[in-house]
Amino acid sequence: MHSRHSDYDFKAIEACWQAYWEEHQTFRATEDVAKPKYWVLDMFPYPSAAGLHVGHIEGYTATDIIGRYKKACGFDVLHPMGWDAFGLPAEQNAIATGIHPSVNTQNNIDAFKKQMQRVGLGIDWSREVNTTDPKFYRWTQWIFLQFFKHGLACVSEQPVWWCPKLGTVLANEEVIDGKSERGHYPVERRALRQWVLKITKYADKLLKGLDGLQWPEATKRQQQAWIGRSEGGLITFKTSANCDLTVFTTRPDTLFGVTFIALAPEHSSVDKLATDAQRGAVESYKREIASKSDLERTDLAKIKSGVFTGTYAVHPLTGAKIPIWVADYVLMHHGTGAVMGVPAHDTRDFEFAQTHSLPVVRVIKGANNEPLPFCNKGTLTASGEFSSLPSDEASRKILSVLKAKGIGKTTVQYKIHDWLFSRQRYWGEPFPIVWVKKADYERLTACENSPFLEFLPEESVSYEEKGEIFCAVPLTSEHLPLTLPQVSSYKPGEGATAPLQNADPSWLHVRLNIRTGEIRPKNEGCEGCQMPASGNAEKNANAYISKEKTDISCTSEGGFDKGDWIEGTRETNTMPQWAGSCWYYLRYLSPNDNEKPVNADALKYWQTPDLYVGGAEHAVLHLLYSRFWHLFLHDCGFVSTPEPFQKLFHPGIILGSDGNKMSKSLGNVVNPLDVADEYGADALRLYEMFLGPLEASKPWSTKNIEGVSRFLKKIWRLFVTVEGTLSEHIGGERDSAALECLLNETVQKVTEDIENLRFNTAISQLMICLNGFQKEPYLSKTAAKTFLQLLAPFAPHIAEELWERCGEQSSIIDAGWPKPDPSKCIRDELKIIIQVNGKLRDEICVSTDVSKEEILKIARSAPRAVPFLAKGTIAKEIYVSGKLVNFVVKD
RNA sequence: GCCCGGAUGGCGGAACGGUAGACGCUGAGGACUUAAAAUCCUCUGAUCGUAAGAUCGUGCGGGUUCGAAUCCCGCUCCGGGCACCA
Repeated sequence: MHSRHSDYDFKAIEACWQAYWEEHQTFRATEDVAKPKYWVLDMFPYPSAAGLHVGHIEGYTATDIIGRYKKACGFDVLHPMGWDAFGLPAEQNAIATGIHPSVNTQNNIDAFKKQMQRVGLGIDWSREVNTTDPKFYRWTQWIFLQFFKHGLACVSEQPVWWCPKLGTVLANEEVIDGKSERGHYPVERRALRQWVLKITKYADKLLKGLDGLQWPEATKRQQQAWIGRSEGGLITFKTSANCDLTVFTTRPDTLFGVTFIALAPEHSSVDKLATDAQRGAVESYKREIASKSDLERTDLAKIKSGVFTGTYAVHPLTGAKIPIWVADYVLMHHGTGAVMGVPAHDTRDFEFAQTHSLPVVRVIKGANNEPLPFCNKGTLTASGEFSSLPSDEASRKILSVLKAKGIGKTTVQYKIHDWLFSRQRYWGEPFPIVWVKKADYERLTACENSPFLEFLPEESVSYEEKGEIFCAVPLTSEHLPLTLPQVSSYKPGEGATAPLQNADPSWLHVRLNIRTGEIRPKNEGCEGCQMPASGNAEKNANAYISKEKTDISCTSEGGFDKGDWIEGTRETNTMPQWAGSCWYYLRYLSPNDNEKPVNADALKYWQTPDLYVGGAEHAVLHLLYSRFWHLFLHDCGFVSTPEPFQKLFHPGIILGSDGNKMSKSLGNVVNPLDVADEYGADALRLYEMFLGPLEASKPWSTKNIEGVSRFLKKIWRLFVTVEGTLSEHIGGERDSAALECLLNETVQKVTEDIENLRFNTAISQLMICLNGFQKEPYLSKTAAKTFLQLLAPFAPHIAEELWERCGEQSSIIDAGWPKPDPSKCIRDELKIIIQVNGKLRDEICVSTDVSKEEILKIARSAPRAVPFLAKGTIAKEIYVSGKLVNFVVKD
């Protein structure tokens, strides 16, 4: 039984055209040099077990519309997709089930891909990338080794964020309000040896590069704030304890207002400065602070605690005695960990001085004698020879005086820290690093043609443990990819030990042949070149057993020469999830290239994405990290542009119908595939685009899908009769002038709106156009087909189907994009609005050739305006050409 | 605390300083139908009015302008970011 409703059989139509696109490779990017290129990029998803959500669809539909539109316009379009597939959920699943995370990851990827295809996204699947694929992460490791070689990847032992619940360290960017970004678990400070990437070396470039980018201003500001450049001075204070103190300040002009110095409790000079009388108090204060969590310490509401060291500093210009305190509001990781306390002109110093009864000396005057603390710039007072100078000039002069004395200099500080780059996790890229003893390292560096020199940095990366120094030896290109070994347990160990510690000892402990580059398990001689198969390895995870070329030199002439071998231990940390996403977009250009991370010819053609669409939540994580990597690759000469993403757009969040963020616990989650099953993929796409402006956060409303669903059914009925034949309604000889005008307005409006990513108003214009079609007794097939072309990027399946039913042979996307003909929209009559004192009173229709004087004359006698004109005399007449007349009437 | 962004009918939202509420949803009434669904037509910001129409109306208070949802100043509320960064 077929009801009339089923005439528009979206299920069959959508499946049919998805198969057609697949078969004809419609969305394959061809690198056709005869065409201009357009690369539209989505932030690739983490393939979670939950599948696609409506937010994914929103962004991907937007890029799909752009991609299809640009393709119709004649561009060679690249719209690729991939998987950011390393990460915690797959690992936790592995811990729970014992099944290798790759299995779970692949299942999720398969599901995601199927869902994307179900929505009809025009993606070039031949370029799919997956960060967990050794063929991909081989190059992530290779880029890491470039950082290493250039001295930008090193280890340091310093306080880092440790999350006990996750069993790993986290980057600053991953810690929000003292909790982990993923999972919201508490974090604490721990001194650990970790890998860092020296992003601070790029702070200035990252800041300046923002200027030319077409990014949302808010996102640029967020990055600016995160980089946090501040110019200031370093000022050294002599003390009575034979131990100088250097402070950082952005306000050297307030130097005469210094009434105390405050040191962070971790400051290295605290012990030296504590007098015998105060030592006990200082020690117990330090202990008290050490026991506090970072959250407690950074609580702004708390009273500013501190303790006097007993020692005084000498003011560099006045010679005054200044007490030195220890205070936990001073942060060790900013500036020098020491501040000059100027309570009159700094809120925090003021609070501290009030709490501890320290003097407050005003040295800056504002314009209006503002109360203290006064933190703005102003005019100096009580500052010796500098009095009555403005702040900026005084700062410069004071610093130059101090500089002459050798106790001051200008400097730039950044808030951004080096990027903590190692994690104690299994499901991440292994570091292509082996740790060897210092003496062995020196033998290696002395070996002139050692393959291990390929990525060797000028300065060794090393750490000390129990009196022994270990140095990092980089693997060579030949050793990549260093694949993840099998482990007996995916769980991290106690005290920041990584899951890779659980790998087979034959993987962990190795011997390197410094002459040939060969790597073998430590406990094997030449005979046993083959890596032993791990006894408990899963069959389907064999791909993850190391495939290093252990057999290169076994047969070589040199054979096994004891002098060429050094022993080492592999690095067992893995890279953070952000690593792969730092450069994945480049891999789309040549996903199968075995020589380079990205092929030079492909790069030359595609350059960088023309549009990047993804969530604003990545403003300081992914978007900063990938800019850093790209800048670095640019400096190395691998890419020709310094910035990866010229134009960026953030889609807004789709909220639940209750106005809250969609979440399982609130039960307001909408599964987009359910919607596609009930209303069709075209309706789902149209609905998400019609919700509101793409950048706005907006609530979901299932009820409103009826609207776009009706729109599609109306279109169907316009073209197709109940019997399934082409409707006579679209068989008109020629179109009315009104319809031609409407159609051209629609071409114009839809084109503009797509270019500006204003899809909601584009769709409403299509609706207006369709409503106009319905009112015509007949319209031409040409007009109807133009409408289909405009509809195609939004609702591609129905557009293709009706296009074919109109007698066309090839895909609608190959039919080009309609051009508006403004001559069709010229009207012979104008509607002029008549206002009196700015209020609408009447309107008149005049022929386009009527003069301004004529129009004003007609307007003065417009029947509904006359009573209001009669209330006084016309003081002024304003005429906006072709639009309105406004009479200013006074009593 | 600081820095952004936002606030328009019953709802989602339109509106180069120039007819506020396009388009869609909802609701009411009508047509078709034995009936329902679907579809089509009319109305749907508030108040007064039988109507014509009038008055009010874009978070609040001022201002600029012939004319303000739009620009400026001062608030309120909501959302986001940063947060002892010296």
